[in-house]
Amino acid sequence: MKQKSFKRYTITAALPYANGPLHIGHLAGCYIPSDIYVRYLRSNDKDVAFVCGSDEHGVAITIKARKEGLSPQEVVDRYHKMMKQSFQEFGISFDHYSRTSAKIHHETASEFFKDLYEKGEFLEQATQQYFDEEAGQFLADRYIEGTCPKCGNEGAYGDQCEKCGSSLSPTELINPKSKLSGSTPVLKETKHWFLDLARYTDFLKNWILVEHESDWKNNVLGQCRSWLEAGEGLQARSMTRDMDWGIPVPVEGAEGKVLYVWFDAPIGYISSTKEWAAEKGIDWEPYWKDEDTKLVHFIGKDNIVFHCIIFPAILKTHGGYVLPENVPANEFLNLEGDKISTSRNWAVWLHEYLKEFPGKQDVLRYVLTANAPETKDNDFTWKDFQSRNNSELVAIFGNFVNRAVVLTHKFFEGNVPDLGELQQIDKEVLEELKVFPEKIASSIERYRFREALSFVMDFARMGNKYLADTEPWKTIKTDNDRTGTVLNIALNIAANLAIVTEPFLPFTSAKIFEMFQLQGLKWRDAGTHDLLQGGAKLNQASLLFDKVEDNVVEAQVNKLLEAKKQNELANAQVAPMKEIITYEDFAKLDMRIVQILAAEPMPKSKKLLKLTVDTGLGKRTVLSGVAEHFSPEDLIGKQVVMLINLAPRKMMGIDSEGMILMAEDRDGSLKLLQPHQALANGATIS
RNA sequence: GGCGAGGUAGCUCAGUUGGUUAGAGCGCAGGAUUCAUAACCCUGAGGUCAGGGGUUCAACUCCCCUCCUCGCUACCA
Repeated sequence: MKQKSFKRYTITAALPYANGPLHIGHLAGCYIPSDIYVRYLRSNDKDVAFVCGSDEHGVAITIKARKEGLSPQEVVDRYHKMMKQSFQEFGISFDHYSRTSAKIHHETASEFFKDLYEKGEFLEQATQQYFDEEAGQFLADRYIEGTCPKCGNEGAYGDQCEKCGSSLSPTELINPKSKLSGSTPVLKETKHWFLDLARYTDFLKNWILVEHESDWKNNVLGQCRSWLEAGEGLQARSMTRDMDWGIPVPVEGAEGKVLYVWFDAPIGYISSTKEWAAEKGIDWEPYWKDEDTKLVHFIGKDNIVFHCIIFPAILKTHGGYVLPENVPANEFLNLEGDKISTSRNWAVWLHEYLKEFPGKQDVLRYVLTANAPETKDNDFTWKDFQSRNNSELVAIFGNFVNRAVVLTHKFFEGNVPDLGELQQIDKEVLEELKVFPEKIASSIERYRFREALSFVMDFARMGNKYLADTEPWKTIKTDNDRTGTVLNIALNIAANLAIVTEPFLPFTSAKIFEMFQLQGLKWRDAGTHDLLQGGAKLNQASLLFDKVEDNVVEAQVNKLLEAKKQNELANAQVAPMKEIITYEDFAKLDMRIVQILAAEPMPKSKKLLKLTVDTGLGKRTVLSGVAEHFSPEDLIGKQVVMLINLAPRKMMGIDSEGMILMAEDRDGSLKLLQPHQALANGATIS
């Protein structure tokens, strides 16, 4: 790892997308870790710019707006306001929180595009895209609906069929319809600007896989390797879109086009820094251009390719900018065993948590840090939330601070007693007191926040043990000075805790400082035992944490289950009827009862089973995409319905001669269609 | 199937370049204690480190194969 000292730090947290509120996945993924890191840097008097902002462009926003009958601006205004407020209440200490619809951002992103354009970095390519003649505009993939060529689902989108999961290109759709006007779109030529990423392959490989081999996280390196070394390498990516929501492409002949949201979003970090610097009356440039600046991007794993490949390529090409020193991406957080989903309402929403658990910001910060998905996907459960609150925050941390303060009030009227003669045990504890802040710091600097937090808890444990070993409640009966020494040390441990918890639990840290009437203590003060000196006056003890009772946790779990139920109801809508057909149309279908004689997995396929069926007219081979629903044994011997006059189709080198019919349940599972009594193979259906 | 990330105690996870007897927290079982939100403190039980092979004096760690989970990707008539 490069050992380099930096003059200033630019820390970014992924711009949250302004199409929904924030949830615990966002927090655990990047906002809490970045905030810890930044608070730690500030506590060390570092020069830091911690910037973020709402990501407000992209097709998803326009779709959401259309759905709700609002303008895109109204949608992003709503979520921008909401997210900004939630972050603030939750204690994420951005120096500046901007938004990509801001004027300064439009200017910055345009400047970047123009710079690359003038350097001739873009490949201009004309492609055929669907155009809605009624609405007079090109259609984003998501704005085109049609029949999926693979599964026949009529509601497939231009980029993907949500029913069978295949990713599509709009031109593959059968019967494409514009979601804007409902008319049939026509193919029309349009020009786009592509960033030729393949040209950066060597540079990126060296920079990431060689230079940062030992200081970047494993999961990040792996993802990058996957992109850089996969089959055909890096593909050129279009940096422009045919749309009217976004930043207009600032070159001639680009009317009706905007910058691709992923081109402009990372530049949002720069815009946010500019806005912040302007408000502060300082120069923004050193924060992005000075070699002595350490740039760190905190993101979730879904953003790795943009922050490690595309954005660095853009910065490098533009020139004059520093590249990130590290991109400590986290994996994903699940909730009660299921993937968090905004659209399925399976989430713990930050704005709801803040309302339902007032004053408990630190509890959530603690739980999400202690169980952060630093190396692999993790699971958040309310039971774990309760257990960590009750047996760690309350029982270990809160209890220790409370004991020290209560004892001081009881025995010394709330005045910090003098430090007397030190015994062996005191010396040992003071030695450890010195070491803990260093250990915690080292973990934070290596982005190992859960480890750092566990050291914080060990520190508090040490405090409890010290009290148990020295038993001041006994010595007070015989030895006032000894008792005073012990409490002086205990209180100083607590004061140290206030310093080292500040990055993790800022609200709690402030409460302790308030109780001790201390202020302005920084990281460099940690490790010493004269933060509180004899004679100092303490405020009344107040509990740092409350127990979380069973009923509270049950209520949250029930709330989630209720959301799940509502969601199932919402999804329970039966597919709409297809268009009316004639009897002749129907009569063309030759459906029969057939028997599955043999079934075996298709080699090299996850989804296909190779079936041998007796159609009554002879044996046939059918490939069926049901391997994820049935094992071969489930099918062998069964009589089922089959469409036998479907044109054969070659898949993976084998002809599939027909199609087994299945019914799909609400949850996407498949069920066989079987006659209620056995009958002759080949029996017709009409 | 390809690429990537994981698989370590009942649960959640550490284990840094191979080096004694594989660790922590929670949970559990005992004990001690009463200053503290029945909290703290001590002790203990509990692991074929997914499985198999190999390299080595020595493998959780390196190599090969297999299985399982997750992400991207291909096949779903």
